[in-house]
Amino acid sequence: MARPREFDQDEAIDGAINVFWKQGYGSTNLPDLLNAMELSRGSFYAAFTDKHLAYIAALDRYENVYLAKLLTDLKAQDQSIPLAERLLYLFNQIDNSGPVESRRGCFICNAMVEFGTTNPEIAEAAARMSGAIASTLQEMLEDAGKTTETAAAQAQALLQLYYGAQALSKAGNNLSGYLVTIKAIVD
Amino acid sequence: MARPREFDQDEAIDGAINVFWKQGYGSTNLPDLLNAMELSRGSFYAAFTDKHLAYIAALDRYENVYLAKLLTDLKAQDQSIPLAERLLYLFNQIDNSGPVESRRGCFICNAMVEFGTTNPEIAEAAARMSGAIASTLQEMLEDAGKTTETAAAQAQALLQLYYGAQALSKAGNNLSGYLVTIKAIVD
DNA sequence: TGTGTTTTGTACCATTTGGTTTATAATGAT
DNA sequence: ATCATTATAAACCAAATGGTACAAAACACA
Repeated sequence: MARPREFDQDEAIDGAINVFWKQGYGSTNLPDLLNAMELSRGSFYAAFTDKHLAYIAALDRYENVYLAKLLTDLKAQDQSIPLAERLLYLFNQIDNSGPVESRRGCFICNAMVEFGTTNPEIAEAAARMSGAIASTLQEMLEDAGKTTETAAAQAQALLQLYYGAQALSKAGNNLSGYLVTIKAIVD
Repeated sequence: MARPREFDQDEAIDGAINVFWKQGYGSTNLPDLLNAMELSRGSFYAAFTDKHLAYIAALDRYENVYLAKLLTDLKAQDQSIPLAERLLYLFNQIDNSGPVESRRGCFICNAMVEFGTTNPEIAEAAARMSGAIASTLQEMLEDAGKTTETAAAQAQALLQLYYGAQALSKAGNNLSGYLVTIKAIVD
């Protein structure tokens, strides 16, 4: 009974994820965003209300699609692979190859640093996602025989190590040798 | 023979460091900046040319004053204190107390994440400062008997851990238990 | 006291910002 | 084919942005 939209909501949000990831929220202006989402202004505001809610939608989709897949894959690895090497899977998300100009860091870490605690909704989303990563790591460690307390502490340490590596990588540092540190933390 | 300036250059830059640290570069507008520097527009542009160069000046002063002092103090600790506890001094820079709204993270890490590699001058300054921290840690580790290679790798791991902890802390996470992880890495 | 020079504060400006309005086009149901 | 409804695209808007111009003020030196 009405004209159907020409764009796919999820594809548009994927576009938003990409620009926000690369440029951050504040440095992405509307033309940038519309271009990345392949949307006109009218369609954008009709579907997403405003820039801020588009960012929330991007965070949301990142959590439920991309992060969910990452954590599933992280956990679903063959148990015959040594623990430390399975944990390394997380750190392999860090893109140290390719030109430094194309590095965008970690979407969650970028959000944490850009917004801090200024926006409760964003801070909560970031905390929830950090918690999800930590929980997955903790489960893997517990499955490998660690106590709950030890696993929780080591998972937190690995998460910190991961975010720090992402930040350094984004700024152009070329990192390596994660495995040695992982082993030091979990052994 | 001419009117003397009413402000102190370093005090003004200190003000710039504070706002930029708390709000980031992009989220700090000129009124914010002038207010923090206690400068009028005229004085600001006469002394610092523009906002970008004011940020560079802030980075520069941070490196040569604040970071320099931190690294000096870090290294000058009583050698009778166990190594891991001396390394903990760095992590005690992370402000986990106080209201989450006032957390500003790490100035260097904030710059790395906000700018990535988009600005070579800033990326170089950040890399130089990260390198200075890592070098100091490495020296401490070498002085404790580690080989150059081991010390370098462990210093890098500690740096990553530190930046990640700062990012998490800034977003409101309450962290603890650094010492256990430090020991795991350096023992 | 007067003069030259620099700082300071304010008014001003062009551009860019996120966001709204409106006219047109496209569709499904009758 | 017509109509009701919705999507699209572009023109438009007010506010905020970083930056400049300029007049007034404050000093040092003669």
